[in-house]
Amino acid sequence: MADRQGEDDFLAAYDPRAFDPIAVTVDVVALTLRQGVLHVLLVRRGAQPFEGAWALPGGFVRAGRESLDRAAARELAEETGLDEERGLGRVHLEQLGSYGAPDRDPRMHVVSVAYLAFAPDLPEARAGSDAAAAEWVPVASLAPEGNPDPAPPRPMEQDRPAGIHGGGSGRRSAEVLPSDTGTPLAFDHGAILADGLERARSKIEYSPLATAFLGEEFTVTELRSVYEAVWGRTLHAGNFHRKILSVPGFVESTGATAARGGAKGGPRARLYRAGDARLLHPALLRPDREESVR
Amino acid sequence: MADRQGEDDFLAAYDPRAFDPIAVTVDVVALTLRQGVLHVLLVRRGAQPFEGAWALPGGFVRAGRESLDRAAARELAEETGLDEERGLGRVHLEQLGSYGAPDRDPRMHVVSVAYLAFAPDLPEARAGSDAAAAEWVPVASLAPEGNPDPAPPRPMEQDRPAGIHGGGSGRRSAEVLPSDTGTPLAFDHGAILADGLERARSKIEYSPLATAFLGEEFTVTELRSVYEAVWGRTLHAGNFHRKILSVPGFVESTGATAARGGAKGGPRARLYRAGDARLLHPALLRPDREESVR
DNA sequence: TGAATAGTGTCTATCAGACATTATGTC
DNA sequence: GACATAATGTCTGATAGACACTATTCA
Repeated sequence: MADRQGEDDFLAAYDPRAFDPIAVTVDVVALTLRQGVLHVLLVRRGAQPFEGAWALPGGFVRAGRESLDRAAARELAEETGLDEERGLGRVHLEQLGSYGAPDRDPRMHVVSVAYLAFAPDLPEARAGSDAAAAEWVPVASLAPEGNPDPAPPRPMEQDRPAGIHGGGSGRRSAEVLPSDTGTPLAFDHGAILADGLERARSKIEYSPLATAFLGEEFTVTELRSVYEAVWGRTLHAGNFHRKILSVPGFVESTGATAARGGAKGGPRARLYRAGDARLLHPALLRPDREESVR
Repeated sequence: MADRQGEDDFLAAYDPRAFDPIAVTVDVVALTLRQGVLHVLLVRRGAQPFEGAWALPGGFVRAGRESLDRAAARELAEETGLDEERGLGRVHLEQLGSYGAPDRDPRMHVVSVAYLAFAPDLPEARAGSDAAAAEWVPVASLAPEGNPDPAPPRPMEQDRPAGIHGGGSGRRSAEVLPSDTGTPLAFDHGAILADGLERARSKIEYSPLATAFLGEEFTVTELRSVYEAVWGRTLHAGNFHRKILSVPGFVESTGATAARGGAKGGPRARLYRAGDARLLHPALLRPDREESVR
């Protein structure tokens, strides 16, 4: 910031319109679980360029008026229908990284600060002011990554009576998924999404943020389904159970049990809430990381 | 990026000077080891604001002409005296995060994309075009963090004949350290530095990048001194030795041994170079992480 | 010769993963 | 009653940390 710039830049700093501008936007990779399947929030662009293409929700940072974090929260709120006080408070939002190739936007040099959000199952998205549509899209329909052992979709809170979980309408995302066409995302949003997914996979290893995908109270099986959906791997139920309960501060028991057992029988699971740990120690490492080491 | 913005913003995108601008800069947290002590590259500001204060090296991104990564490499090269081809090639440079509070620069809204660099011992810094000075400063003189078990400075390559290591003049950083005054850094650079240090401490747990602080060939003891300097902890020499050699792809033997033993005796250490691993598995976790978990 | 250092060996507690088992529900 | 599920127990191999020990080199 203006330390070390040449004389021209120095003057420019006091006459901000005198130099070629760079626009600053925020884009949000918002992830959630719906019926045990990882979804990402996308909007359909209503204007050129990339009109009609799917893109990450985002927009310009309001110069001089908001921080990057607040801009990201604002953009996310506009597409999810949550106000920034209620509802959005339970969404985890963290900075992912910045993307600033000069030609990433055909109009001008745009630096985008990308954010990553973990959300519990939210009501259906609604398009913001000028987007043609907003939709939660299954990540698997977009990212053709080789998931070695894709976890089958798991039933989630529909196994439990309504009311234990937070919000979450039962409405499914569009029957015909918007991106089954395989259309790539606008701009470099495909790369941003890929980075966000990798960050998410890594983040839940070392932090308790997998609970951010769930309601206030959840069962161990529901927590496991988060890991399975994000990692795309099935996990051993028994070992997972023992392991997460042994991590100090990850989850704490509420003392209550689910109102009923599984859909096809079984005992009623105990309910937990997120603990006070900010880091998991020991961590829950993804199985078979050796493959991606080199 | 321009998906979802209102009509005003949309038009503004085609007339870039029509809206309040946000300047984009890059700032670099460049770390190196000198005589076994972690140093950060700082410049003394030659102009207002914060004239005379120490700051991270950085400057404006050239709109439409360079990516963020290239801007960071350029700024780093200007202060280190390395050209971007030779020398800088052995420096690890990664994005750290972006800082965009509206009031972080008193002149205007400036979004800074911070980078983190790991460098082998480099020649003395030289001030760039308009900075009053550039200096490698011991991190400990700036960051009053409670290091529970500060590792004593270790002799490094001066124990070995010149020529085995890469560059690195023997000149010491200023006898009177520039920031012994305890002056805080300009802007929010103190916070950026703190984030960079934490990233560095975490990074060497899971990646082999500790080797980026060393020359092409190094001994296990030198590698250990990197961990001790970055973590601020002494490590058990024997366990460290066995552990890093057991991590596949971390280091590979050159077959050679150091020309002479330690300064005060001892056998000649075997020499290693960086291996082909991109991730350490298993990781080298910092001891006693439990304290910082909550 | 003394001391410091490189490198290896040993022991123990802990942990991950595979698998088994019991209890408890639903259909 | 059949079956699925929650939760716990058992076993084994791998690993981290503490510590001991030997060999090698310099002052």
